[in-house]
Amino acid sequence: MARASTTSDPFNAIAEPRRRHILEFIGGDERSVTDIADALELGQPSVSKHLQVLRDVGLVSVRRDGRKTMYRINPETLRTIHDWSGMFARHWRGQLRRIKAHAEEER
Amino acid sequence: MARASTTSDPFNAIAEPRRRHILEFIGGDERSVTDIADALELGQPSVSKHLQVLRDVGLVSVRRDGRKTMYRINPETLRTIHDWSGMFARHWRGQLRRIKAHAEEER
DNA sequence: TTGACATATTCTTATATCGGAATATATTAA
DNA sequence: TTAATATATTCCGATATAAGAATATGTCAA
Repeated sequence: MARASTTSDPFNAIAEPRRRHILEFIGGDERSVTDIADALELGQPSVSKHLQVLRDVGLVSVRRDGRKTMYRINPETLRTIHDWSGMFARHWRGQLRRIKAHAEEER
Repeated sequence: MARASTTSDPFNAIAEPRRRHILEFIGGDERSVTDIADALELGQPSVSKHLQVLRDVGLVSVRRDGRKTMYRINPETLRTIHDWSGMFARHWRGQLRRIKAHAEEER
């Protein structure tokens, strides 16, 4: 059997380096397909397809603006990845410090 | 061209759900191949292969113990993923709160 | 309406992967 | 040494991708 479909979850979606670059480029802004293709020196069809994948897993949201299609990051979905990798945080920080930090965050 | 090799970086490695499950199961402990295969109900060869991928990208470290091969998580590598996804943190928390938290962490 | 611009989709080709079976390689115990 | 245990590796078939070219679709401007 082959690997799970790339469109099925955010972890698969960010496995592709160009898709991470696209997310990095978009950052906190709103960008069109052409903006991205120009900046990252990728073909337009390629960018469109990557954006479609990112959209399918909820990593970006879309807004039509005339002829342009503007993409924006959906932070909530990225947070799931951050949270997952954060589960291991206590193994790289001291346990005590972690608990303390958590307690402070609750306040 | 096909996607980049799965063994090339941690992002690719954790794209596979079973590999995430393996990491979750190992957690802060040290586990043998059989431990993992039994717990996650996977075939031994399958587990060995997944562990090899995780090892190639530095997500786990190995220690031979008699007939057993014990695996342990390498938190540093997981941290790179946490840090990457954390770059977008300021988009889901308020910018100010982020800066404040960061400043506090410096102390 | 027609032309130009912006994006999406389809098709093809080359590769990457996964799981499972079978087999090979260690390492300990008798 | 030989058997048993624990892992790793190889080979296979089925599927998933990714890029690029060509084409389709959508939208505005004249």
